[in-house]
Amino acid sequence: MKRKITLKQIARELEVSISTVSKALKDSAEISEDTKQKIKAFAKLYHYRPNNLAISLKNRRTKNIGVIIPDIVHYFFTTVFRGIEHYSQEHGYNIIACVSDESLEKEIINMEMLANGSVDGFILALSAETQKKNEFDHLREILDQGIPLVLFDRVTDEIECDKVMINDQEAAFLGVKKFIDNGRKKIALITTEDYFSVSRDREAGYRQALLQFGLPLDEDLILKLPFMALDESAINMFFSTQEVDAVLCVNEIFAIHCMNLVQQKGIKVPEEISFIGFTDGILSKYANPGLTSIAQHGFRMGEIAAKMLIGKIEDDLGEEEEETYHTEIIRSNIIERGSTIN
Amino acid sequence: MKRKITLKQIARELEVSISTVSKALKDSAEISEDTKQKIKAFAKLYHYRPNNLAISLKNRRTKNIGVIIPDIVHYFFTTVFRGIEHYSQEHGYNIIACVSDESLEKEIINMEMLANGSVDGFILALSAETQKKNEFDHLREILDQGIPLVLFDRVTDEIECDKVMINDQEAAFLGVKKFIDNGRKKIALITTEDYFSVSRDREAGYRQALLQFGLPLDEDLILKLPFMALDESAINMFFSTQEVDAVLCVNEIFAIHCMNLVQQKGIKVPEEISFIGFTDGILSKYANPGLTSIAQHGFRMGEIAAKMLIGKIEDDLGEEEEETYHTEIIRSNIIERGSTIN
DNA sequence: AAATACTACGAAAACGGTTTCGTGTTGATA
DNA sequence: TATCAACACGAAACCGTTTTCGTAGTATTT
Repeated sequence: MKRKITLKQIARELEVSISTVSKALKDSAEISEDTKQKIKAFAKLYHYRPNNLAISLKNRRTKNIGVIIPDIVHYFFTTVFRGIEHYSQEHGYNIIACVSDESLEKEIINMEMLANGSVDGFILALSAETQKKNEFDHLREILDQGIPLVLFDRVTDEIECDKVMINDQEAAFLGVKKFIDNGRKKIALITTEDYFSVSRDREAGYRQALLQFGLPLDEDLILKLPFMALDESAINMFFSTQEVDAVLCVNEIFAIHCMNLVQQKGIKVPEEISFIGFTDGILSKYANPGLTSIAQHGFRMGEIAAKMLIGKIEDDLGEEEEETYHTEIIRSNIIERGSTIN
Repeated sequence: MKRKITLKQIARELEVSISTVSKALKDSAEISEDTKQKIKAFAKLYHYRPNNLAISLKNRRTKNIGVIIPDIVHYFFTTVFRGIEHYSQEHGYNIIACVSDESLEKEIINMEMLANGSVDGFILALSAETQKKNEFDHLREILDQGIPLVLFDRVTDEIECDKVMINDQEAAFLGVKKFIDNGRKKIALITTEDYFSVSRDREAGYRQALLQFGLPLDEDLILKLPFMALDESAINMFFSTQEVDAVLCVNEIFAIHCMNLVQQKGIKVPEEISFIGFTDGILSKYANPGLTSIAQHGFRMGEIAAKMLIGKIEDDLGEEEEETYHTEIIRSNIIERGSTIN
């Protein structure tokens, strides 16, 4: 078991100084060709690699970025993660991945752990609890320390920083419009409790569409389900008391689950009830019938988030301009499948 | 924008030495109560946190572990990741997550990047290409440097290290047995090309079961699909030329896909053809009918991998015993759903 | 021959901590 | 009163780099 070799050891072995070795390996003009050759050969022979920690300490830059997501067993977040990873990788950054588990406390702990030199910046989607409690001091502190932060998908207006999201309201609007174009009249919305930024926006789009196209707004057609545990009986109750011919769901799981329950009742999809979901994950694709779904382009979202963050990180190295923040909106689009009529 | 405060700054401000500050904050008995109080109060006021990099450099331990998985948009790996993250978090370790994208080269690059001081150990599932090419020098080098490594799921006999996997062969055996118990006679296996360790083991279990229960072994009933891109026409061809009444698939996607295609032909599942898949992911659960599936207990696998790795890491700090390696087998079990007859 | 300019290298500080080993000042002991 | 511990603190080395600056030795210029 051979420990990694260091500059010091090379220096001792070759009877030169550490600085000489360091410079030689960087091909500095200060060092004679002879010496450089000797040192390089020796370094190669012993597989010398500079120690990342030492370099990070010296540069005050880690080339790591912290990604904190609420849940990783979740198609959308995973896809975004993939996009972040892809862009970062190409630009020489590593990802330290943390899962907040929808908990504010874990979100805080994770950020604090990483903020002490472990990462150069954060990419984050707010946990459910964070959004519910409207607690953002931990984010403010990070920003105060000059650590860049990019929020994606689950964002908040209370924090000024870079953000990436989709046009949720418009997307929901277009979903409802599609139902209306297909002649649907009783359009339900199945969503989470109010505290999610995305759910609020999607609900706004739903309402806007009904209003704009002159359909009555029936509050009973809006079902708000608890986010964490799917409540089957609530869903069943909803579908036996309400008469609906189309359902917009704010996420894939809700949609698939409802579609299954409805089909079990013998109701035909899409003939009697149409469904549209958000996320366009793997479930939508393989469902029976396929679920028409609003693609959130997670991969692109991740890439853009990473790009924005790395941009900020590397800008911070240059002149200290006053901060400007951007909000990038990714246009979603509807992927049509069997759960709606073409 | 206030930069993080350091020991040096506290020392200067309070007109004591750096060592005194360091000791005071660790509540060392060497420092008088008075001074300690003063320093602690000051540190608290300014939110002092030690710099992780400096500590890591000093201790030669990062409290980071590198996790390299072939693909993160994949229920099983994600679940394992979750388990790793959970255990690690509780033990004060962070995860640096890399995706090898089924590529040997990316696997190597990732490992080399992280091996230079960024992590204390690795948890890894081999990429497809790595298994195909049987190239493991990068793993040997890691181990040579004394960096602990745990392999999970996609493993190899060529490398001696800790491993975690499920009883793939037995699981496949039991799957086939279930078909046979249900009176099925023409049992197909849909698998990947040979180079995956898990696929080989599962195929072995399939063959063993047929043999043991006296069913003829028909090589034409084994369909090997390319791993990366699902080949629909090959599947269609298979089902129109072969007469089968049960199908064991080595993963969830294959199973769901085949089940859908078969159903499109108007064949009834499970009456005419039964299906069993591996992985028991989200697709199995929401498929129509639900897919009977072999649960791989990814979360537990992740926890165990992390436990083994962290154990090794922290043992290495103690006496240098000769290395012993373990292979942990997690017992899988069948989750029954509508795709098989009860 | 003296002044100057390169060349090729080393010493040392710095990044931000931890830790070992002094050491000056007390107060108690012989 | 000389000796010794205990106390409270600081200096310095160390982790592994990078980088600035200084300086011998040689080569060039005037």
